[in-house]
Amino acid sequence: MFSERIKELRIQNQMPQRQLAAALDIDTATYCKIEKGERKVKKEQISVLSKMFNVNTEHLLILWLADQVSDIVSNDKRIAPKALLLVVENLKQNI
Amino acid sequence: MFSERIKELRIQNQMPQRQLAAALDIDTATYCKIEKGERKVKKEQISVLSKMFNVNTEHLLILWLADQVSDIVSNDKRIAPKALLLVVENLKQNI
DNA sequence: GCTATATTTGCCAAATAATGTCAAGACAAT
DNA sequence: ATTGTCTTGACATTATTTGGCAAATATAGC
Repeated sequence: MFSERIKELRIQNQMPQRQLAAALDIDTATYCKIEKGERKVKKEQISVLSKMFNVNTEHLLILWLADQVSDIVSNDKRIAPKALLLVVENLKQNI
Repeated sequence: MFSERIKELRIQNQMPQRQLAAALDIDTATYCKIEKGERKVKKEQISVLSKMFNVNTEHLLILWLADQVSDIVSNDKRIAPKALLLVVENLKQNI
């Protein structure tokens, strides 16, 4: 989700990975892995990327969160929806 | 969620923490922390607990998953629902 | 009160996971 | 073939998690 999206955005903007790696202050190898989903960006780095691509930070943050959640539930696809809806319900309460 | 539930179950069954700690092969202090939500049980241990309490493993697993997910989204309550529903949608596709 | 048992807490060491870099390889495009 | 870009794997470093121990605090039962 997140990784596919930032790759998409990077291509659209015709930027080399090197440029984004520099913006994030990491090695190009690391950035490459981020784009492949083998590494996660830190939350703080999301806003940097959104600036580089000139998109809404929230948009990327949602994808980022979704990835984290997917990682957790991916081994329990069958019951995952129940757990997720449970969390959604809980969020409604605790606001 | 998970922690409250197993405490509930333990009280209902009138078991001391010591007994469950033994079943899980961990220190009572550690078990105490699990019940307080300061530690997570391993996935494998969930089935042990469900046997001890004589409840459906799936029931506990759902609560356990929900906890993991909550941990991740708790700092982004406002946008969390969007991320969670996105994951649910994705799960529907990939089966 | 006193004793025994149960639960909780803080701190430490070991285990595990996450992160980043380097060096080398693959892949285009020219 | 050379240049620039992207990818991969091994490795070191760092952060996080985990469990145990010991001490502290509760909770009963007498």
